[in-house]
Amino acid sequence: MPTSLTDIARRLELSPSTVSKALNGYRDVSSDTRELVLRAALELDYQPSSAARDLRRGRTDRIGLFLNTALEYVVDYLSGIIPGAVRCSQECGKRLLIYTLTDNDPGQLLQVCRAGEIDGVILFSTHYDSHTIEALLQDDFPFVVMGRYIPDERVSCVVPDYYDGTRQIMDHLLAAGHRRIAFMTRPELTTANEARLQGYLDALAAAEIGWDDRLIVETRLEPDSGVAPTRQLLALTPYPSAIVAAHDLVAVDVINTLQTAGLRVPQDVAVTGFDGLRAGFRTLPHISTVQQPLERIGERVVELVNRRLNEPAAPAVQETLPVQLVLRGSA
Amino acid sequence: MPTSLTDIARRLELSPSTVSKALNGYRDVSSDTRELVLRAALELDYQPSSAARDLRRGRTDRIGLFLNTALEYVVDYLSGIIPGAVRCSQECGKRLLIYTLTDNDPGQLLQVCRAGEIDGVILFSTHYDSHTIEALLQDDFPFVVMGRYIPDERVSCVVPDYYDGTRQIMDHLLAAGHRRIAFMTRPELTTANEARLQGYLDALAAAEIGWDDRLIVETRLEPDSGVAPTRQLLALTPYPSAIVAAHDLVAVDVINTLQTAGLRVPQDVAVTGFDGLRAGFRTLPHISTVQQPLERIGERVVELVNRRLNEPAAPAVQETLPVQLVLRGSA
DNA sequence: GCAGGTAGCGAAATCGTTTTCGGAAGCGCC
DNA sequence: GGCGCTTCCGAAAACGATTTCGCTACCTGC
Repeated sequence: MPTSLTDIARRLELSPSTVSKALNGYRDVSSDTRELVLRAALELDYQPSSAARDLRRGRTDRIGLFLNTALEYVVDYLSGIIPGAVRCSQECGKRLLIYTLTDNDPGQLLQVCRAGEIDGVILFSTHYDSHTIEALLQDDFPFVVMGRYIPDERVSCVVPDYYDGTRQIMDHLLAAGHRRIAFMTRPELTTANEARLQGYLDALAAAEIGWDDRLIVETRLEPDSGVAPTRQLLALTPYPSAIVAAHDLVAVDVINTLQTAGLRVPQDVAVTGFDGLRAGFRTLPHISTVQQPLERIGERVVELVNRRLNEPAAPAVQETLPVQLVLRGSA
Repeated sequence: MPTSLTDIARRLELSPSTVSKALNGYRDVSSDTRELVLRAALELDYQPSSAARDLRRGRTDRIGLFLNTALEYVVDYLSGIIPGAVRCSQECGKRLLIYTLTDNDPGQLLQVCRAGEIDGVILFSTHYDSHTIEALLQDDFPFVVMGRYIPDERVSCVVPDYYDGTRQIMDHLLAAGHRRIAFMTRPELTTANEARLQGYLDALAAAEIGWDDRLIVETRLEPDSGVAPTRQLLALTPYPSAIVAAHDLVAVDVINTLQTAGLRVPQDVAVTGFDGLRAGFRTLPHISTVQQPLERIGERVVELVNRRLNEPAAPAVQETLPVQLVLRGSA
């Protein structure tokens, strides 16, 4: 229905080849005809059929970003990532597409990749899906994992420095005199979680404080996930003077639960988050957190996919990006 | 690189046509060969080339969702919409893709549509872009506008009932005895804004309360956009006893500003939001708001695009979906 | 035995590009 | 005039699927 290359060719009494070459900047077409073709293309609002183009060229110049988690829980994080990722892909001449899976069916991802809808894929994963990763490796399909460290030298990933971030938080709290510091883990993010836990334990050890099992509690990835663990912590005597939450959204729950219980933040209990999302500004006090370089993560992840596209033999890289403690009031 | 139809054909010593027909459920292929083909396809992880398929069939079974706003400000809303939209498109046998524009360049949208990357498009627009809409109409390209009423009978749109929602809020506040009620508008959403403003004014008139110019203030679509207007309102004597914010994110700013100024919500000033986003749960008290049927909006918008795809002659429809006041504490 | 019907398969055209290759025309140069 | 070189263009083969049409067997019924 839309105008095609041959439409332009017929109109100008040229061959399709010449028209194509004129549009694609080949040198073997006179500047006169080139002029003519470009003008006609503009007049007819010509846009090359992406299907035909992709088919012939064997690539699409598109990169997919797949979420394997319900959008609701990662959307804040995602919105921090996207600007960098989109800008970078545009600079590389690619388009970034976001695919959403309903019931987290990894089969769909493989379908899309094998069908050649995209040239490369970014995995935004909270929970590990080794089967998908194995299949992508098998297919030799370019991909990069974002926000998760994958213990496999064949896969590229970009992660924030969970260990150092947690150390920064702990050092701050310890310097402020806190001794009973609770820690909320996020079990589904195994490697990240281990790094954070290690940071917690190491900091305690460095301060020569023994650790208390009851101060380490779990949260899940769902709304209000911080409420129950906080109550659990408040039931202890004495209750902790500081709570290190797994991430900012949990910290929101923690603060709300504390304040509802009549406690003051940070005077009675200090609270810290992780990630540096905008949600941290929605509470009073605002959330002291570890700021991830979100834009930079988005950039790097696209850069890595793009590099794999340009030089398929390039080795995988596993990057840890630095994070920074920002104090906003809650600790 | 991946296995193609002809690969399977060669392996089984069949013709590509037969293989294709076997895979697509044609009846003129024996059940034996069909069995054979299906098995081979499974073994080889065959997935039809989307480019070739799309080219030949003249459609893609993909629907695009374009944002014309920085993701950051709509991401909460978006995450409410997506589940319904994805589920519905899956039921229609389509895939939903989210396209992000960097510098809000509407040209990219037209490029994608004209290139045939997608069969239809959902416009998630805050600010009106008449040129794009006009071009889509010209091209006869299926599209639906979400969240904005477009005063043009040729374009389909799905919007929440802004007028009724505002009336519900106002009736609640008036019933609670409020007389000085401030109203924050959101100028970029013209038609929605008019409807809300009308709801505000009508409610005041119905209660026989004259309206005060100084109680109507503007907010923009950006972080902390509610802070300055709130300060402006607090400078009035007497200051309003209730503030009707343009949407939930603004309401967050309002509440934070009020509480920072030492005022209690809702005792000193009641606050209401609009939309029913999760952000409303992040403050204390939680935000009383007008809940939009987000999932339903996502569903309907996809249904409408899909209908246009199935019967191109179907007339455009402009739907207003009912909303509901939910009281969570801030008013 | 023969007309007519059905079942199963393949040949070939087609979608709209890109890209290789060859050819025609024009020119300069010895 | 013949040779080579450049400049510009078109013919044609892909890319990988879908779909139409026709062909061969075989069967059925009389």
